[in-house]
Amino acid sequence: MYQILREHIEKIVPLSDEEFAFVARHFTARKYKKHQFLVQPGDAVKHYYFVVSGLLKLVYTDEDARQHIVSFAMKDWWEGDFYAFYTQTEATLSVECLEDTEVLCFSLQDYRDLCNGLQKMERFFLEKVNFGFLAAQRRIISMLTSSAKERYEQLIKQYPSLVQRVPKSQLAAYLGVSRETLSRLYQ
Amino acid sequence: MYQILREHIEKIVPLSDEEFAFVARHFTARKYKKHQFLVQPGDAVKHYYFVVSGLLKLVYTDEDARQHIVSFAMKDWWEGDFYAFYTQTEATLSVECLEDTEVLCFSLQDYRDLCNGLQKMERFFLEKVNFGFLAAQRRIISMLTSSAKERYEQLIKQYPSLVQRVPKSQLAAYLGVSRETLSRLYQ
DNA sequence: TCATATTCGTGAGGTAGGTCAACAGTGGGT
DNA sequence: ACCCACTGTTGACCTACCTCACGAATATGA
Repeated sequence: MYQILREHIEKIVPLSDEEFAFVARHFTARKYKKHQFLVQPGDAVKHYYFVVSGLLKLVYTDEDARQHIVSFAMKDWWEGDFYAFYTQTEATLSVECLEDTEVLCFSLQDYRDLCNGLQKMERFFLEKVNFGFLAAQRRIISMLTSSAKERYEQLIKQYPSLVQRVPKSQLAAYLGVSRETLSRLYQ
Repeated sequence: MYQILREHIEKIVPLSDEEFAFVARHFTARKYKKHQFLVQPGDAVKHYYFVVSGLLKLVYTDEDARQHIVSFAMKDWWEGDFYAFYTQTEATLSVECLEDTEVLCFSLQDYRDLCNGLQKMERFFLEKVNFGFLAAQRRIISMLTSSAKERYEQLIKQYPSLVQRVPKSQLAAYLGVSRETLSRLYQ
C-alpha cells in the first residue's frame, strides 16, 4: 500500500528510506465501500486523499439536486475538496466511492509538516499541482471548443480504462451532457 | 514596476531586501502594444509573464480559426502558455495584448533558479498554482452547471472591472457563447 | 479629417442537446 | 431465488444557443 505511494512520489523526487519513512508517518490508511461518502457538503474537511486502489468521484450537486462530476480518481491519483481542505472551510463538494476504495490520507497539518520538513515534498506537490492545473485548463478548452461527441471521444482516448469501469450516466455527468444524449451518440 | 511584483509576492511570503534583489534579478521588464502577440502557436515559449499594467488574453484558436479565451490577465496576474513553457514544447496557445501592457517575465531556467535558490519562492509558486487550480476547477463547475446568462452574471460579479475594459465579443469568447447570444441576454 | 475597422444590436431560421416518459436487461443483496 | 434498484436505450417534443445577414454607432489611425 505504502509502496504505491513511494513509487508515485519517486517518479518526481527520489527519496532515501529515512525520508520515505518520514513521509509515510504523515499518511493514514483507510478503506471505504462502494457508495460510501468520504466527504459530504457541509462537512469539515479534515483530509485529502491519495487513491491506492478503487475509484472515487468528486461531485458538485446543484440546487436541483443534479450531480456534476468535477473529477474521477483512480489508483495513483489524488482527490478531495481541495478548496475546503486548504482553507479549512465547509465542504461544498462531495467525494464518493464508485468502487470499494483504499486510500492514504493526510490532514492540512500533515501537509504543512511535509512541506516544511522535507523540501522534496514541497517540490513534489508543486509539480503535481502544476500538472493538475494544466489538466483543468485542457478540460476548459475542451468544453469551450468541442461538442458532446467530441468530448466523449477525447475521454475514451485519454482514459479508456475509466470508460470501462464507470456507468455511462456518470460519464455523462462528467462531460456535461444528459445520459440520454450520451446514449444516442453512437446509435 | 518591481515594487508591484514585490508587494504581490509579499502577500504570500515576506522577503528581505537581499532576497527580493535576488528575485528581481531573474525578471526582465518588457512593454507591448495593444494587439501585439507575446506568444503565438508554434513559437518556442521562452517566457512566462507577470502583468504589471495593461491586459492580456490567453487564446486557443481552433481549426475553424475561432478564438476561445482560456483566461484574461490584468495587473498582478500571471499569464502564458504554461504547458509549452514548462515542458519546453511549441506553443499551442497564443498570448495577446488587449491594451498596451507592461510585464515582468522569466525563463524556465530563471524559474528553476528561483525555486532552488530561495525556498520561499517555491512556497510562493506552490501557493499561486494551488489557487490557480482551484479557480480553474470553479470555472469547470460553472460550465457544467450554469447557463450562458448565469455565467455572464458570475463574471460580472467576480471581475466587474474586466467587464468594463473588454469588448463583449471577447467576454463571449471567454464564456463560450456567441457574441450575438451575449448581446441578447439583457435586451 | 476622412476612411476604415471595430463594436454592438437585432431578425430569421437552424440544430445540438435537454426533458419527460416508457421499457427492457442486468446484477446485488437478502 | 427472488426482488428491486440500477443501467442503457429510444421516441416525441422543447429550448437554449448558433449561424448568417444586415445596419448603425463609435473608435482608430494615416
